[in-house]
Amino acid sequence: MITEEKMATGKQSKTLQVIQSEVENTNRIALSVDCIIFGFDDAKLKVLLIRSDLKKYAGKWSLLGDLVFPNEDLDAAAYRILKQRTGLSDVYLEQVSTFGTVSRHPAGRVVTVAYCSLINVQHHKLNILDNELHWHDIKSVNDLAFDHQLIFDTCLKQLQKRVQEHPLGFNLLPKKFSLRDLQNLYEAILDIKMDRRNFRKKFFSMDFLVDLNEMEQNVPHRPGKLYKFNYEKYEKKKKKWIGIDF
Amino acid sequence: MITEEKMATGKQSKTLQVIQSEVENTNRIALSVDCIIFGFDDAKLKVLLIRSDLKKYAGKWSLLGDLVFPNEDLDAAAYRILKQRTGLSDVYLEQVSTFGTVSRHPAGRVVTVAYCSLINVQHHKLNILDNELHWHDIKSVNDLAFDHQLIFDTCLKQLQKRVQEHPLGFNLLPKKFSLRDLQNLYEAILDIKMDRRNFRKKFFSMDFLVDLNEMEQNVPHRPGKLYKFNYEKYEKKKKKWIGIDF
DNA sequence: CAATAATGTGTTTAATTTACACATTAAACG
DNA sequence: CGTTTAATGTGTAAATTAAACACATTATTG
Repeated sequence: MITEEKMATGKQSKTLQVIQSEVENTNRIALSVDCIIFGFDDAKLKVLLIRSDLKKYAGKWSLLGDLVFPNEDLDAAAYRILKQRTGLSDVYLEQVSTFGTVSRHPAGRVVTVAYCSLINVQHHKLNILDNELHWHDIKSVNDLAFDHQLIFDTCLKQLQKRVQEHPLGFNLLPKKFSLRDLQNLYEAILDIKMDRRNFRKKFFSMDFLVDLNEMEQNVPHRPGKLYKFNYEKYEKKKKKWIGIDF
Repeated sequence: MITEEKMATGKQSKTLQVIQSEVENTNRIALSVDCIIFGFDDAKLKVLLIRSDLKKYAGKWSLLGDLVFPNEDLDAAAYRILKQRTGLSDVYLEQVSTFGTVSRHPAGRVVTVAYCSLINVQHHKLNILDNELHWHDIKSVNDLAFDHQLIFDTCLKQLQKRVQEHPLGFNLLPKKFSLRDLQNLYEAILDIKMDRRNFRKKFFSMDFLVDLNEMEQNVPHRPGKLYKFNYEKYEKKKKKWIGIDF
């Protein structure tokens, strides 16, 4: 321990010139963004994948990604890549984590920043004529190309956590939805079953749902009421939780 | 909307050669790690800062950081930089977020990955003879160099959140601590006051504290019992919370 | 028009969190 | 040496929240 401590210098004594030299020459690395695009359809949580075009990963699916340009903000790159792939720009997008093992990409050193996006499959019908781009039920996602399985697993876990803390899920639903839709969404994301009556009570007590006085159409059972989410009310009332929950 | 959708291609049609060319030539960016090193001393949460050596930020404090080598795993770089600055390697370290605006660093394009580390100031006395490296009470941290204020704020918020979900705080305490120490820690991190009796009850009910049958020494009041944390018990019992908490 | 399978609305019970009161112990001080 | 002081240590009652559960209502199906 003592020896280790003696090794510590703390000091950052590089001049701007030295740093500039390092930044411009020897120490540069390719940086990419990978988008984990979640959707919700047919009461199932889906993720958008593309077939890998590298021989090494022939037949495998991968996330949608691309390199970040040197003159481009990281977040801007995420939006650009998302738009290139889906045509959409007005969607929820959030940085999740950065993956940087040396040998994660066969083309050389590429560090990648994962961004999670939630899109509404109903509103945002993609023109997926191309068979190489496809929505996958998250339950059947395995053995992705590169380290994309790790990235996907990380993002799914983060989504599961975040959706319990913030009303993210509404980004995956149409503007008008029934309580059954909402519960199906939570059950699909969290992979659990919930009590219908307590679920309903919970959301009503939060008072973020607006009754639209409309009913479901063309359902093979008694139609449920339709609601929309009140974002303004949420912004005002959102909870800053304090407590210890190990 | 339709026009946007028509722009979307989805396809990633680059060959390995094209990607390799991009990775090796035009699209490389300097990547750095910045360490946010938290400590707990004198009932206050502290962060380790170094004085910036760039003229642009003369007199300002900054986080400890350095460039990632092209042949170095990202996590390994974080551990290396932490060790260079503090001499320590057996500490809690966690990636927090990546910051990548184009003009965040005066030496050129540098994307930085923030890592948060929690160290025990008692066990890990750094040889901070150098006046340029200093522990700062988090309440007095403002106007850091670069975008380090943003990075620091982000890490502090994440710590506040994480410490309520997992027993991270124990990394900041000595192996033996009193319940008062533990409560001071939580109050310092969360910047709140808690009821002493309910705090005690909460931690005892979790059953992760081991009574060492020792008492505090040299305190100017009735000595409290000393405890240690039982990590094994935590691993077995840790809660997978399911619920909706907006 | 009866059977079915949903929606919609409770109540009751258990668990958890919050608020609060009092006895105990060691140090400090005259 | 005894009193004051300022902590620690233990508990109890109320309030809130979460969990378990029952039944009426409505539209569709056959």
